[in-house]
Amino acid sequence: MPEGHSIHRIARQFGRHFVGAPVAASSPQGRFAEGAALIDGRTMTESRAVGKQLFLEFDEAMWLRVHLGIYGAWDFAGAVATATARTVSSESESSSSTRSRDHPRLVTGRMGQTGMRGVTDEDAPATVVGAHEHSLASIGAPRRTRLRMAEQERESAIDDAGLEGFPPEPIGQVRVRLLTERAVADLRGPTACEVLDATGVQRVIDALGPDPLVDDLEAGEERMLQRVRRRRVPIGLLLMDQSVVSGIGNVYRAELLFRARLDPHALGASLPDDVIRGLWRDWRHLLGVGVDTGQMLTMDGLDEEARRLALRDRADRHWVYKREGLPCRVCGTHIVMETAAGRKLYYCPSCQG
DNA sequence: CATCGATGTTGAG
DNA sequence: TCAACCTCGATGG
Repeated sequence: MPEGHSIHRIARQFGRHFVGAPVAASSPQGRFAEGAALIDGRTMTESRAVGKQLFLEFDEAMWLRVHLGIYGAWDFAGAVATATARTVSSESESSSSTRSRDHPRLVTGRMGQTGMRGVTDEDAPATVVGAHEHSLASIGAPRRTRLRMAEQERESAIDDAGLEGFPPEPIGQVRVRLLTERAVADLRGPTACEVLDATGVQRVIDALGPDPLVDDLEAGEERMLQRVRRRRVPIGLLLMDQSVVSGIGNVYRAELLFRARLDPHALGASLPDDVIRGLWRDWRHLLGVGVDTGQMLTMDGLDEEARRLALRDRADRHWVYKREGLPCRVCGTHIVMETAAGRKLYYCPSCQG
């Protein structure tokens, strides 16, 4: 259930802990045995995210393309820093700890899938557990059952424990395991997982709309503008169309439209250029915050009290997403949910009328 | 224990 | 338009 921000964070994890290292690749589940054999033993040379697509390059221009789809997730373990990054600037009130960001720790963490549980993936601070245990630092959606935070930090335990008990046994259906001496990444439930050459990668990227963290901001804005302005398709659908703009999913779609006070049914062709440009810029902003914090923080701008109350329950932390029947935070009108192209679309019929 | 649904995408009809 | 893909936590009995 990852949207663009999660994939960029995953790409960063690979960049930090796998790129430059020889990787043992396997498919514990067996369903990707052939592809894993192609990768096995090669050194990872690059890690990139474009929209919701992840591209990992190995020696000799061999690329692994992964799309997590709706179920997919990466679990990291070993000497993997859990940290939040500082690539994108924002005033985000990151709840993630920055204390763990500089030094790799013995942890496990999940990136990608999310659940409605109280604890969300990416924002859980990493903690260090004993030699034979691992703590979870998730990004995406950690499995509650596997989330066992240490009661207290034990810095020294890292060195003492080393990587004893590493690597952990694969749990559940692991399509691909990428293993270095110090870190391991398990992929489960992807909608796409394939080995491509550089041409194949370019073909995929060419079909994608601009990504604010990949494309030049001005050029990306123009590209999105061109792809929206002539379409007689509701903007609510265009924002989800990865060939129009990359990385937006169902949550960001609903929230971006509310933040713009825009009717999801308005046709792309009916929108003033400024409105379309505004959507691109707000997406850039939200994506940056999301990558920085690992959370989909879409309610900046709320006054402090309202924000505190809203953020208390993590299941109800948005303007409109999943708030069907609840009063609009701005005008009190009941939030509406309707199905569009098989996905649930939430909006305020008054604010976004 | 069975069933549902989820921050996605593809492809059949 | 809708099922299929694929995984697993939440939900309900």
